[in-house]
Amino acid sequence: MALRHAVLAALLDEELSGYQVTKAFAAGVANFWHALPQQVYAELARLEKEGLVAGREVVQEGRPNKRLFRVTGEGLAELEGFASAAAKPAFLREDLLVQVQAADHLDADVLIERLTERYAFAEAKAALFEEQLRRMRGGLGEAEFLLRGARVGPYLTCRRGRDFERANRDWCRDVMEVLRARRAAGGEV
Amino acid sequence: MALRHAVLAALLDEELSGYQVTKAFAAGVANFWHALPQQVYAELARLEKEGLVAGREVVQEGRPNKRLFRVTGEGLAELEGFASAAAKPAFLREDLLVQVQAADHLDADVLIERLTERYAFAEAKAALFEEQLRRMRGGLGEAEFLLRGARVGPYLTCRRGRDFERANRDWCRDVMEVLRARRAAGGEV
DNA sequence: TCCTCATAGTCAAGAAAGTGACTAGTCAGT
DNA sequence: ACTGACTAGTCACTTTCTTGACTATGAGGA
Repeated sequence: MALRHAVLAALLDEELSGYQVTKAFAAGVANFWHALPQQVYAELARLEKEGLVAGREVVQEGRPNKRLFRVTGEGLAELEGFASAAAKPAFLREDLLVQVQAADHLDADVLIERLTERYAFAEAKAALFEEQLRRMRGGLGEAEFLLRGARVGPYLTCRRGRDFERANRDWCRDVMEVLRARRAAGGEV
Repeated sequence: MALRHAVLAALLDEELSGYQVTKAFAAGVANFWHALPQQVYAELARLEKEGLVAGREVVQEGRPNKRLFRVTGEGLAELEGFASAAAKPAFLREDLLVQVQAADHLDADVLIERLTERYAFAEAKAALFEEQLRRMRGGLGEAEFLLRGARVGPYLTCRRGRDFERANRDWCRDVMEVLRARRAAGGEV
């Protein structure tokens, strides 16, 4: 009961095809969730069967036809119900954290490789989010946009995504620094 | 192939019973993963069958006997293999993010309730992590501990947990501020 | 004495998420 | 003429996670 609400939330502001939702959930853009095409299509089918979204066929020339989905009244009610119940807090579940947890028993060079990769990934993702935020703000300053802009929801979640990746990046940097310093100090002994 | 490595990492520094691992993975202490008892016991059974951990029966008086597990050579090799492969980066997967994503279509008061709850939770969890960090440092200053302390791995992951919850707390605070300001500004119009 | 909490663990079943492979058409380049 | 990338979507299968039980024993408090 989680992806379903994420899909509903994604469809709130615009009518999208399954493929577009898929895109939104894939690599770059997913600021608050992630899912593969198969999962998205399956969820959309279920949501349509339950009447929470409505699809309409759009005939296209030069490319396959598509089905655009929008959220129904029941769909919105479902989201309201979801928001009125306590959200269960998430925890960090990163492979890299497990690897660093075992740092004292593993080769530092190998870990530094992993941290370097993650650092670059976080940096790239943060930049991507930043770019998205800029687009959403349009010409407005951030304070102005947050006060009077239409649709601040996606903006606020995107900002969380950016800050999350920045924090990941900084953590990777700090951990690498510690590992290097300890190696140097170990050499002293 | 993820919980198994988390369990292995947890057993690296000390011999623990399934129950103790369970505790470590439950609510408070899990700085890098979370799992229910059933999963932990199932994983331990699998790990033992594959020879990655070794268990020994400890007869106790006044309470049920227990089995203490330690990581074998193969277990450590498995972890090394795990660390040498690229870690897949995690993304945020919080119900609350989905709820805020839909903020423009939902009742602000309801959302503020959720945010208040999450704020308190994050604050409490961050304090818990902070306390754990203090204990791990012992008498040493942080810089000194990071350079010369034994077992910095758990310390570094715990620090990530603390910073994650602090970021969650700050984000909740900011989002609430935005929602309140917009409501006030909406009243103006 | 009863109640609850902590220790120590297990079973069964289901929902949710992830993996791999596959169809089928269009367009831009080489 | 061929290759690769993009649009649009589907089938089958597996792993992982979660829910909800249930068994024991002992200690401490009302």
